[in-house]
Amino acid sequence: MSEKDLDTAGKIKEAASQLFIEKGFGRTTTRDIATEAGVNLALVNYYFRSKDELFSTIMTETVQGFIWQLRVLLNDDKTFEEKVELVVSNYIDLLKTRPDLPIFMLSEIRNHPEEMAAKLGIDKLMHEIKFFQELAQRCPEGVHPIHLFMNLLSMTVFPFIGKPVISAATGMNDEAFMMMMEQRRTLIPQWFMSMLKPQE
Amino acid sequence: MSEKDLDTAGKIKEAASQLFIEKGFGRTTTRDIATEAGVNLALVNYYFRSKDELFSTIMTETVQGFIWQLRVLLNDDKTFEEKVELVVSNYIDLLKTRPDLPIFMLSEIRNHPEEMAAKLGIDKLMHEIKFFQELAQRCPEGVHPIHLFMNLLSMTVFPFIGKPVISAATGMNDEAFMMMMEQRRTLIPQWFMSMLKPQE
DNA sequence: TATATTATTAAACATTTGTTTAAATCAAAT
DNA sequence: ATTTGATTTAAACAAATGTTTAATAATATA
Repeated sequence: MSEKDLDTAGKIKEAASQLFIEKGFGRTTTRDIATEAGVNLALVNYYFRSKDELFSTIMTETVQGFIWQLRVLLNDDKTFEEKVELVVSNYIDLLKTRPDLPIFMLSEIRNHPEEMAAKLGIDKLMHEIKFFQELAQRCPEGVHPIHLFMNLLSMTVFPFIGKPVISAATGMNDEAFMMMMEQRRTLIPQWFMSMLKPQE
Repeated sequence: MSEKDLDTAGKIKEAASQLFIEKGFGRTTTRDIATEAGVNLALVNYYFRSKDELFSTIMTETVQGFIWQLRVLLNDDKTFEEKVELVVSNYIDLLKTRPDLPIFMLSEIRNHPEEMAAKLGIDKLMHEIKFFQELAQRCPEGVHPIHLFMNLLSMTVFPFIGKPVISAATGMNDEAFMMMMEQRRTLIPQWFMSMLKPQE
């Protein structure tokens, strides 16, 4: 597919990324990776010192990609409401194509806590981005803006995480699930904006 | 601790459950389990045929416990609003003591899809429980009740799942996070009820 | 008590898996 | 063309891990 124009290290990274996301770190073997990349086994350790370091590299790049994307998304010249819609729509688009991403990231962050946090530089994210300041101003009295941002992410991301359970509990098939997520594309921003209005 | 009054199979199950939840299936070894249970290695395979079967047993019991709990919680003689508060409060209590539970369940459900769904009997859950019927009646026109139930679960469970990221992004410590979740105990029901009012 | 069943143990087995080694191949520079 | 260095390969190593075995101890049964 898109393997052709990548060098060996790139092939390995792409194959490893796909496998890590699909099966998790523990269930992905170096031989899987080499085979999927169409490359000799020893090259995995030749280009990346170890399986752990390969994982760390991929994880860092993935998360940094996320943050970078969020940064540009929230700092352009749209209105507040448009930014809300953008965040929701953007993550729904992403997760429709890569539904395993959140579980992978969250569970592997738990398994490799040392790799994260510090290396990410997300600790200052809240302060740099204008969106959060706008959000803080619009928050009802006594409600910390982080609550609202949590809600926005929750309502968007969680359905993808819980999809297996939700599908089983409701009898939805994949198509029905996707239609539901399309509805949420407009519903979530409405719910979110209504949370900003003072509770009566 | 509570090991004393358990038979060997019980010790193994308790140790395995703790380790599976804490480290996931892949990173938990049968030797870990035997050691933690204070029991000979071979007994793991003696009482449960294999590591997979041990996992399957624990997983099934855990999920069935969840469903059973949800069932009794939602079918008593409380008002609708009280039930909403009960669900939120109940899961917050649970997740405060076992924050790894959702990631474990959701990621392992993904890794052992065959074990789940059919065995769980959650497919009929939506239809049996009165709460969902009440919810359906209160839903605004054109909004499927599953959306609202998703939101309720999302806003309650997701913060625990995303805690590492959220903490890193905001600089919260554990205490601050717990205080935030205490606030959500009352906030989430308010947000939820406001979603049921027709959008203007 | 004698016997049969169950439970436990130490040891070994077989496979998997991350990693390394040493030789072979290729590419570029002198 | 030769040399130098990077890249690739097949093979092997060493450790970890799920599982089994065969012997021993404990418990119930007759």
